Parts: sequence; structure tokens; C-alpha cells
Amino acid sequence: MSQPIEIIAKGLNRERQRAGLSLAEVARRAGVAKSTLSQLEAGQGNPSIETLWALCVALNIPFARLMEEPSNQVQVIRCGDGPTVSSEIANYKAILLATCPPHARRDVYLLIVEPGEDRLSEPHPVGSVEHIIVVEGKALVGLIDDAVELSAGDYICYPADQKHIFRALEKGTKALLISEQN
Amino acid sequence: MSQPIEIIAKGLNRERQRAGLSLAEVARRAGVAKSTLSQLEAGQGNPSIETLWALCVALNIPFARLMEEPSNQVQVIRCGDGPTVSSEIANYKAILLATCPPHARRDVYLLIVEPGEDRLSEPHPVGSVEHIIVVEGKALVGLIDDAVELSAGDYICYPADQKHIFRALEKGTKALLISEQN
DNA sequence: AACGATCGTTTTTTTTATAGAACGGATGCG
DNA sequence: CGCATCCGTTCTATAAAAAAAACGATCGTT
Repeated sequence: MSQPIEIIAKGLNRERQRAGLSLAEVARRAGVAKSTLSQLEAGQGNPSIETLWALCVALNIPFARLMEEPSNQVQVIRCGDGPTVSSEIANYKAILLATCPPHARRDVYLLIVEPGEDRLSEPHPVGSVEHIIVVEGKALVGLIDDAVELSAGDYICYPADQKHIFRALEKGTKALLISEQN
Repeated sequence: MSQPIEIIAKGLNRERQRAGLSLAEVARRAGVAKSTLSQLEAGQGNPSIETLWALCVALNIPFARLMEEPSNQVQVIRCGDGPTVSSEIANYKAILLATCPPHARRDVYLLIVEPGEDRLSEPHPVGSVEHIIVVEGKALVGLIDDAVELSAGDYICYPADQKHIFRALEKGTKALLISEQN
């Protein structure tokens, strides 16, 4: 079922049901023939991007929604319970709070960092973005040659496909790291 | 430039350059005619979903990447500087730390909540997911009839298109809310 | 210089997705 | 009932996307 048509078929039907609209109505709003929509929801054909785009506009949803399975579940991770994927290197500790499978586009880490060695990260896969919110303490964060000093509550986001740094400036600095693979 | 073709044209070219592949090579890997790819990168035509899918596989990128403008910029928001979009209602305070335009798929709030009235949220747009990390204090969080007690450092995520609750159990409870519009 | 192998573009041909028009089935109303 | 209007599906014709092939340009190599 990794066929795009199958995904779109389910997506179109799911979103239409949720909007409480009839097939004919959606087709009319999107300006596509209802035969087309009928076939697409039946998992037949190979729609053009314009057709899908028009349908998304009619359904008032972002395009990507069609291509995603819903991840409708509740997940709790107790403090410290989470898989501490990222290693504890000396003064650096990263606790994986959340992955969001199956799309896994966003991981949330709790960083606990002590002053000392800088943490330099090699570039991640292209397109990655990291978001940092300092929870406690102070830190120097950002691109290697454009780092910014952040205090509790401050936020920064930067492209993670370049060298970046996280240097704690106070003891027990804690921060939230949202890593967006995309 | 909100035409899908334009976005795809740029996306295909951008990702191909990044992969360091020739047009012919990508076309060959994807099993599509190179004329097709040539035209698509030129912003002509109306590609089918299968064609795009094959190209994404060849480029080894998730589908959604094509449809997104790169947000390749560093952004800093100082504590309190951010627009306090969400209102301050009685015992509930939400500070918008970060929006990530132009895609705005993820907002990050700092919640400061006092015990008292529960905060019940009506269902957000379908597909939304909320992530909560308690920073300080204790709170009862989650779906309305399946809420969980969380302490500092605990994490929960849940579908936000259902009724959900945030009830502070201690004074000065602080939490980070990552709202994912999807 | 002549050849071969690429590159990306532009042409022509063929396949096919789409629109539009039936179609049968519900439901509502005078 | 008889007629209307909606629903979603199936059929057919046409417009268009994709494949195939030809093209000029560039670069090595002998």
C-alpha cells in the first residue's frame, strides 16, 4: 500500500467525509469532473498535480495532508523514561522525548548540558531544521559562525544541514530540541 | 507563484542540484523520460502523481519536500518578545514562542497555568497534534476522558482534533506546547 | 580532427487522464 | 403516482501528459 494512488484514494475520501461534503459537491467546488473524483477515490487513475491541488483547495486542506496517514494516538513518556538515544557524552545529555512514527519528521529531545566542551554537530541531512527553546540556564546556540546567546524562554531555529553549536553557559542548562528531518 | 507547477519546478531542480545528479540520471533512475523531467523543471506541464512519486524516490526525498519552499533562515525570538497571540484568560497564559512561517506547521507556546478552572480546548482542525512537555509543576493533561498526570520533564502527545484538557495541579505550572497543525 | 559519450532541449508519437454526458438508484414533494 | 433533484458510478471523446527520438552543445580521449 505504498502506492501513491492508494494513499490519495484514502486521503481524499477521509478528508471529504470529515468535511461532511458529498462527492459531487467537492468536485463542483474544485472545478473537476465528479467522474474524476469518483475514480480517484476508487483508487483508479493517476491524477495530475493540478487536479489534486484543486481538490485540496476545495477541501481546505494543505496538500501534504493527502499524502499522510493519520497518526491518531496518545503517547506518554515519563521524565527520564524515554529512550536516551543520543549518547551521554561527558557534559551532554539528550533524552528523546518523542518520535512521531511512521512519518518521523520531528523528534523532540530534552537537552541537559553543562558548561565545558562545546557540542558541535555535523550537518544533518539536507532540509533538516532544528528548533531550540531554552528551558533553564543560558546557552550559545546556532550556526557555527553565527551563534546567539539564549536565556530561558528564548527560541531559535536554524537549518541543521550546516555545522551548528550548543554551548552551555551556565550549569544545568536545559533546552528543548525539536529536530525536523524533513 | 502559488501555482503548484512553479513550486514543483523549483523543488525538482533544487533537490536534484542538492543530490548532485544530472537531469538525465534522475530521469533514468526514476524511470521517466528525461524530456518529461526537463519540461517539469522548466515549469511546464501538469505532472501526474506517479511521475512525481517516482522522481521523489529517485531523489530519495519525501514527497512533501517538493511542495515546500525552503525556510533556510535563522530566527530568534527573545523570551516575551513573541506575539502573545493566545489570550491571557484568568489563570491561563500562553506565550507564543515561535511560529515557523511560511509553512506555519508548528507553533511553540509557553504555558503558565495556575490551578483552578480547567482549560478545555475545543477540537482543533483535523490532523492537529499537540505535544506537551511539563517544565515546572504538575498538570493533568490529555484527551478529555483519558487525561494523564504529568510532572516536570514528562511528555505527552495527543490528537488535538478531539476535546482535550490542561489542568494545573500546582501553582506556577509551566509547560511547553508544541501545536502541530499538520 | 574525428569519434564517442554525455548533457539538456526540442520535436513527434502514443498513451491516458480528464470532462462531459448518460446511467441507475435514492429521496422529496405536489 | 409522476416528476424533480440529488447522489455516485460508468461510458466515451478529446485534450494533454509522457515516451521516444532527434537535436545541437560540450567535454574527453585517441
